[in-house]
Amino acid sequence: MNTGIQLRSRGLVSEIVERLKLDIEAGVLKPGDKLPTEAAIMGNFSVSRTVVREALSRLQASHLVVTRHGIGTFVNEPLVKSNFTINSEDFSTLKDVISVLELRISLETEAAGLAAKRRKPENLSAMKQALQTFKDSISLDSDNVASDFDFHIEVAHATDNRHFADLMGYLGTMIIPRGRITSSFNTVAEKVAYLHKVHAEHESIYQAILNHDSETARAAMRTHLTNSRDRLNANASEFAPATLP
Amino acid sequence: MNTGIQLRSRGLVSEIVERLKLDIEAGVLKPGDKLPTEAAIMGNFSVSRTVVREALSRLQASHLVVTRHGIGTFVNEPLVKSNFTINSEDFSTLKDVISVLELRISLETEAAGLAAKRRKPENLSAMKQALQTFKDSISLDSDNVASDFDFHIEVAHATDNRHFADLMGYLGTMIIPRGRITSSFNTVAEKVAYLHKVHAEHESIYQAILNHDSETARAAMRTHLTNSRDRLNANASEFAPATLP
DNA sequence: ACCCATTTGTCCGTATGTATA
DNA sequence: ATATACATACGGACAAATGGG
Repeated sequence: MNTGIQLRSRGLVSEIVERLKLDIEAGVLKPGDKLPTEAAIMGNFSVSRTVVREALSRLQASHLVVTRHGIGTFVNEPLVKSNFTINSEDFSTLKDVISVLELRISLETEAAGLAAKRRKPENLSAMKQALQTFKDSISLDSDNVASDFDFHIEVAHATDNRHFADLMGYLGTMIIPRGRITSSFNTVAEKVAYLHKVHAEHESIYQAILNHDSETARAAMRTHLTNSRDRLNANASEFAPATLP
Repeated sequence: MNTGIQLRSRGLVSEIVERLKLDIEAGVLKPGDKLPTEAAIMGNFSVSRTVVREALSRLQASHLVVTRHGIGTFVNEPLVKSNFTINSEDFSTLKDVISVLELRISLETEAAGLAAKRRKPENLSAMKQALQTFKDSISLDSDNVASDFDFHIEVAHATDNRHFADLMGYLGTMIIPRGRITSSFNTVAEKVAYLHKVHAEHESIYQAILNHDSETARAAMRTHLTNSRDRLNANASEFAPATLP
């Protein structure tokens, strides 16, 4: 019999995880402090050992605590990350995906603008190549996500600033494996039409870069990615993770 | 009663985790494949449900598998754990510093635009605070680089998109330790005048964000950072790499 | 060196709820 | 609507590590 009050979160485990997490973040439990024993937590929350152990197990997975056999569980030092990382768990909700897309909008509009100023012949041919591969992939119904991203990568390369290409490359490893977001089409014709639209948008970005027209390139890229975002939002219904606002 | 032979690993859970891990790495179980049901694993290894679930739980934690309620557990794509990094050697030449500055221009103009749309009262007060600290640092001749960057970080926070703040934070760790670029002034008066100009630029960014004026905020941020870049270029002759405070 | 209490680690069996096909 | 398979939770038992007396 559990007299505990259910928090918003589903499940006793999540509840305990959240409370402990709060205590740690609020500083009630500081790094090095010992958490209550499993038995004590069992008592405090009126739950079974299984629940407590599962909760501690999750806190361990997120490196918030360490457990020493026979001694107890202790709060870890908050680990500082010395690099920019987006972890995969932060990719589960629509909001997460849009967050990354916003970052891309930021990066890529500027990249397109710089590319228009600095593109060299080899950049243009690489972009042209990616464009062609994408176009072919439409009729062949082969993988279009990769060649889509290739085009964007080539634009980043054309900035002549390695950081743009590096960051885009990193974001690509996050985005490509998923990518089955665009697979929510009612009909094949609908999908083909969409891909042609994407191709047309790529073409206008390419043209602006070709013409050394920085402002137009910027605008075209922004339009392209904003359209992606809108499409994501439109398909929000079919994208149902466990979120409740 | 468990007739299973103990592998060298201690515990049934570790044993099962290791065997499944081997199967996945050896390609016996390929990405997308369905693992045996929990009941089947119980039978295969002659263990209880608890053990099986604990094992699967660990495999999930290391992102090797994903389990879908009511369906089964499936092997995940091997996720490549890369990340975005700028190494310190890439900070030696003027071109390198400008490359990073270009990345900041890209990030921060968009961040300012988003901040103008989404800023909350607490963002405004945090920005105001940073502004004040920077202003004070001018007359006190104390560290102005930190509070300068603080302001930019607060703008990133106000986007309500953690990736902007994260990336800026990372760039900050790259930039702050160096940063003695502003030390190439002929006179103190010249330096003070420059810092006042920076402060004024910050103020106009703040005003635009306060007024929910996205476009102006963008423009103001771009002007601010472009000025920094121009200043860098102007001082190119005096630029000495790897200088310390 | 030894024992012992404490605390975590491992394992089992069972019951009930929920998502999917 | 039923069967399957996973999700969650409980309680009990014993093993293993640690630290104090």
